Amino acid sequence: MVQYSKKIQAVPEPTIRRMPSYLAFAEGLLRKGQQFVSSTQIANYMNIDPTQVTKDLSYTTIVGKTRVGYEVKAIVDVLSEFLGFSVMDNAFLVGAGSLGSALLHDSGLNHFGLKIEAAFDINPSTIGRKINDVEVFHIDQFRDLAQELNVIMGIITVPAENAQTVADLMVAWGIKAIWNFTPARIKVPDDIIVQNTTLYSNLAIIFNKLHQDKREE
Amino acid sequence: MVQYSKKIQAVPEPTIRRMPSYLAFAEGLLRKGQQFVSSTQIANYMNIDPTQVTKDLSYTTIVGKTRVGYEVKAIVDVLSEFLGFSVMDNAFLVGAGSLGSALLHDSGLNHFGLKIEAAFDINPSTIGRKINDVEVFHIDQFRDLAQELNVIMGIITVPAENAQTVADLMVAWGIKAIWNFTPARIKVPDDIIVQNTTLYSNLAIIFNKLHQDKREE
DNA sequence: AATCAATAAAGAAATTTTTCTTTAATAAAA
DNA sequence: TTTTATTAAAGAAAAATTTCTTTATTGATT
Repeated sequence: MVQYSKKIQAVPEPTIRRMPSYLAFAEGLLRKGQQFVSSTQIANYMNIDPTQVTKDLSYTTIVGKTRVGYEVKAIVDVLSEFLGFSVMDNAFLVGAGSLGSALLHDSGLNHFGLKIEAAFDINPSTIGRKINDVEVFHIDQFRDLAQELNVIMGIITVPAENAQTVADLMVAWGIKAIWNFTPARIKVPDDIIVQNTTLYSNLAIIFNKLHQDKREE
Repeated sequence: MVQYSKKIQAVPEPTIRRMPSYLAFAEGLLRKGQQFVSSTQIANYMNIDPTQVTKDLSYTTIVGKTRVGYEVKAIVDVLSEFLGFSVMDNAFLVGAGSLGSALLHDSGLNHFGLKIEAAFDINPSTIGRKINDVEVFHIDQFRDLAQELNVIMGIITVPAENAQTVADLMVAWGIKAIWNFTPARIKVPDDIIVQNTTLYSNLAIIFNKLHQDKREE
């Protein structure tokens, strides 16, 4: 009887997951000067069924032309807009270790609408330093800076055992969404959006397929 | 009529994806000395339905006891084994930039059965250096080293535009699985396992939920 | 100009995944 | 000792997602 996740979701999550790849592909074609692209081409690139592509794109305002395909520029424009990549959202990152640094260096996040305004840590040797032009502050300065900047997302890249503490802090100063890179699951109020991104799930999938192959041999 | 992905898969992929979290949770309980855990507890931690947990665990040899739950130690042992985390597989990493470094620093990969034996790059300033005890070689030394070491997985952390080149190289010296961290989709023979891990899909999901919230207000 | 082939789109069907329901077991409480 | 409440397990039902089928359109070919 209890609802574990409110799914008043018009667009299926698998669709949302595929869309950034469509976008990246279309951006590449645009650079190469290709004007139109068919669902077959996209599907071939993605290794999926062509009707999947048309279904996915049908959730947007993009319309294709029979015998021609979709306008590449339209895909780029509409999809960026649709995915929320064309407005810049501000984020704070907590945990300026190796993974945190990697995210700070990733220009793709900027390109896709996420600006990391500041980073936080408790390690004195990193505090005060700049990583790819983003300053690292002590975690205690968190609250004050959050007031100044319009930050809606918190990124957690601390060790798993500190994830909940950081999450609580983020919730306390009114963050709307949390991107959790630790394997730990965090408890937050219902209205806070949490996205868990854990590498080990991907590793498990690879191993599963590898062993499946072994079984078949 | 064409098969886009052979799914002779007994265990659903969503299940495989959740399992590493069950494992991590159980490991935590084990450290705390808890002997049994119920599906309700696990479900509560994961924010999912309890029957989902029992279904997932039913794919393994783990059996629970009514009114008691599952033995924590059994979950840890069986799940590690089941997910392929208890045998060490060797990997090469190509692209020792910030993301590559982050992976090299991640002890979790070691813990979950993946040993990165060597890293490769073309940047002269990183070649010869050691990142967390893993040596960085020039990409040309790839083939020779692959002969020596029993490496079955290749990890791609180069810029997207070089992904295909690296993938081709990996296929050429007989890698079985490729873990692709670039947004680019790579073309490889059917028998090679490819796992794409792209951050931007997660970003898209967060943005989608954020905007959905806005729509509801 | 007529035919052919490639394509988008819409809807139906199939498949997969999740959630619900029932049953049986058993620890804890009365 | 009996009752109650909690739990795993199995199967049914529901929901979500993917794939298949049909139709209509239109550029390219003959």
